[in-house]
Amino acid sequence: MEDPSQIIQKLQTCGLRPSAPRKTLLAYLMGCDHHPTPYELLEGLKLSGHPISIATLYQNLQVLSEAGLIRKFVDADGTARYDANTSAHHHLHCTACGRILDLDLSDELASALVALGTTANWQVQKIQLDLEGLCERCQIRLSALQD
Amino acid sequence: MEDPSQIIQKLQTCGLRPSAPRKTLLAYLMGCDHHPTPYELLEGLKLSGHPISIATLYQNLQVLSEAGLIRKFVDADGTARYDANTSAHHHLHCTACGRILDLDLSDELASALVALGTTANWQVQKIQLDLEGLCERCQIRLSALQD
DNA sequence: ATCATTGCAAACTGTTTGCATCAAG
DNA sequence: CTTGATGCAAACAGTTTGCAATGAT
Repeated sequence: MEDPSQIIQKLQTCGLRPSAPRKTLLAYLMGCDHHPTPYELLEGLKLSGHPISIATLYQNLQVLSEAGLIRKFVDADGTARYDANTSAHHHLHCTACGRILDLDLSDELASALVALGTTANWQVQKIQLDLEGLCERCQIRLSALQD
Repeated sequence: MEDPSQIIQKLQTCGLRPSAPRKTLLAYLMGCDHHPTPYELLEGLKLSGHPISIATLYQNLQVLSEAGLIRKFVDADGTARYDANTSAHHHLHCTACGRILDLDLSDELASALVALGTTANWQVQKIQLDLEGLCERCQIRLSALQD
């Protein structure tokens, strides 16, 4: 969990009132190593002892996204997911356990991809990359099952 | 529009009855150069003079996807889209006009991306790449507006 | 004649909105 | 005290399902 005063400051810097639900939600997301769905957030916050209403949850996911404090993306199944890491834009997605890891792209690779668009006369502004497959754990787990 | 008898054959090869709605839907999708949403399909088929019910539409989008005759994907906004091109898996997405074009990836680039996962001990099965930006038309249109 | 497919209507999931209450500045 | 945020409940969009009627083999 993050330092409470830092959370408050982050919110105020963006011109947002540090209400209880907002602080809880932002702190929770910053302490997450995965990329929870709205439903997972609702349940997680409930379990953490700081439940918030579903309307407030959705309102704040939108507000915090617009403020740039969190990021929304849609996975290959069409499920909305959120994280507090606003830098990494790519993902490793395990098709077996559903885990989604952040992934960084080298500059060379990124420009090679941008070039793909340029040759089609497109001006590429954002690369969205999703590598789907099996994480280490699931590879081991599944190969063990085959024996 | 495709040859009607070819459409029928494609369906029968997959063990699907060539009912009127199925033939219309598959032919329509094969004649599409974009990637329509279910709603766009519903409207498009209505306009083409061969309306089908929404339940039948969704049922068949699923059946045809499972048969491998069409492909479903979810765009960055979370909207479901379908196309009859089952080979290309990558897209150029214009953020201004919403147009989505298919994109092919060179083998070198593809293996460079797979390697990214490998270094993280993942076994990559599918690369999903989405380049967002401005298409040629919209670049011209928008720069003209600025004058 | 049999069995898959259609299409209506109703159900369901995920998300948004109206609005009275409440809390932060 | 003023203004923005909460949270219930109701509305909404996209999708799925139950089921009687229909159409293909």
